[in-house]
Amino acid sequence: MSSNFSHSEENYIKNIYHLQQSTGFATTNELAAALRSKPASITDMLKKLKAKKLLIYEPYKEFNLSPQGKRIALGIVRRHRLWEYFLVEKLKFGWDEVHEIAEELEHVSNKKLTDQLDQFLNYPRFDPHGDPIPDSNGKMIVQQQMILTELALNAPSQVSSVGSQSSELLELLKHKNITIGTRVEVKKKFSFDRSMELKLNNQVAVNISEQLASVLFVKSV
Amino acid sequence: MSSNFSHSEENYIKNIYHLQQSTGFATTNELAAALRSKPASITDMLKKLKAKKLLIYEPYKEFNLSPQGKRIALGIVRRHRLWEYFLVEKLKFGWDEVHEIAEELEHVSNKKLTDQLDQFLNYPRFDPHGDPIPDSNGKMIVQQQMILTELALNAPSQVSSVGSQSSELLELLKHKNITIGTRVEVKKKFSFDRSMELKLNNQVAVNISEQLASVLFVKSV
DNA sequence: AAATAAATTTAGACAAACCTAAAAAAAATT
DNA sequence: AATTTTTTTTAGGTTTGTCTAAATTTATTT
Ligand SMILES: [Mn+2]
Ligand SMILES: [Mn+2]
Ligand SMILES: [Mn+2]
Ligand SMILES: [Mn+2]
Repeated sequence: MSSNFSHSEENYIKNIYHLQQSTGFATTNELAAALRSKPASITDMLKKLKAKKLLIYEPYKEFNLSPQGKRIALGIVRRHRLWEYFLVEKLKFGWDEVHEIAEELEHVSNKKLTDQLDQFLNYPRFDPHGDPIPDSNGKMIVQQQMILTELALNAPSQVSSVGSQSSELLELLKHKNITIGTRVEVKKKFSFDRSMELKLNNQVAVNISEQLASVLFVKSV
Repeated sequence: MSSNFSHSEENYIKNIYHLQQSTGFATTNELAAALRSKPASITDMLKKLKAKKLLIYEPYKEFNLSPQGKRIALGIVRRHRLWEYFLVEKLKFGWDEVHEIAEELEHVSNKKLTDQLDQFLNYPRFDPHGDPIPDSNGKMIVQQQMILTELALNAPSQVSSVGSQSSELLELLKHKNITIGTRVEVKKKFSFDRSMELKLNNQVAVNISEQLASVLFVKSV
């Protein structure tokens, strides 16, 4: 009755989920890049996941998780984000240190453990990077947010999440004193390099690169 | 510099450690029984652990962990027991439910994670089963304790640990209201079946079987 | 419509971790 | 001391998950 998947299978499932969240579907090459493995390895696993009815896949085509596969993905995402929240809130880790550890903890799958942890943490709805945490039924809040590059001039908004967990990004944000919840207004956009000047928390003015702006999600306030 | 071991290697190392703690050394058959695998598989792994300098082993002989192997074992035991403590104290699990989960969590090996968890828990010195938790240097309290079967009549003592993590044992102890710290005096020993009558917490009288007495460790008070 | 480039799959290997059955060594009995 | 039993190892397989190199399919250009 109770299904059990290997670490490897779970990492594939989760990454397919993230890919199809951002582009609607997943492809062999993109998944290989995400998992830092090779396309041939991906094809092997796609066959296994299809055989287990977790994946909708035909050779040479793009692929998507089946409803069952998506249910499993949401469980993994739930565990990952709950542990990240735990590490930051209870163990006092920085938000740039928790992703790798959660990458391991997410594979300890025991329903009671996850649900008790959730309760212990007081049912947090967002992880330290601003991403929503699925509840025990896989439901989560969908934020309407936009990429900072698309935000209109002088529109009051705040950072709602970041589009990458890389410690390089998080280090840069720490340096610039930008975190989830920081108030942002775009004061000027420079067409030369598409960098922009921001006002942070209605006070400081900073300049950020296009690369940075393109991984910052904001919502209007 | 930083070594990394597979789940399987870690389970072998930890179980060799426990065997040599109780009998001074480990053997192929005993380890196979402990790991619920087959002797041939054990031999395979012994060669690998020897090649990695974690094990002192010659074919057909008993074996022991090298100092390095023991250091690693203590790290695994530390994580296992800290997580058990966390599960009972923070997530409100029963002491009979935590062993299996800790069996997984112990493999998430990140020094900062373990040390921060230790601090968060306030540096507990014993796990829920009364076993000592190694500190970050691998040091732990050695309790002088004896098996209940060897305790003299009317000697005031208390339960200090249990010699098995089986949920069957823990269920029985829960039923008899015996837990770590319970005061115990042996009032009578029956030679017919070597069962014994106990006084618990200076109040209740209960009868326990030899099998049960032989997995209860006590220390005098 | 051909030719070229890119994406994907297949073929064939390999390492890790397990297994069964058979052989060898060590220990216990007679 | 010889025989029997027990313990351990070896030989030879299997599964999972990975890889490289070659082949195939699909997409893009010319
Ligand atoms: Mn992971
Ligand atoms: Mn996150
Ligand atoms: Mn384990
Ligand atoms: Mn324990």
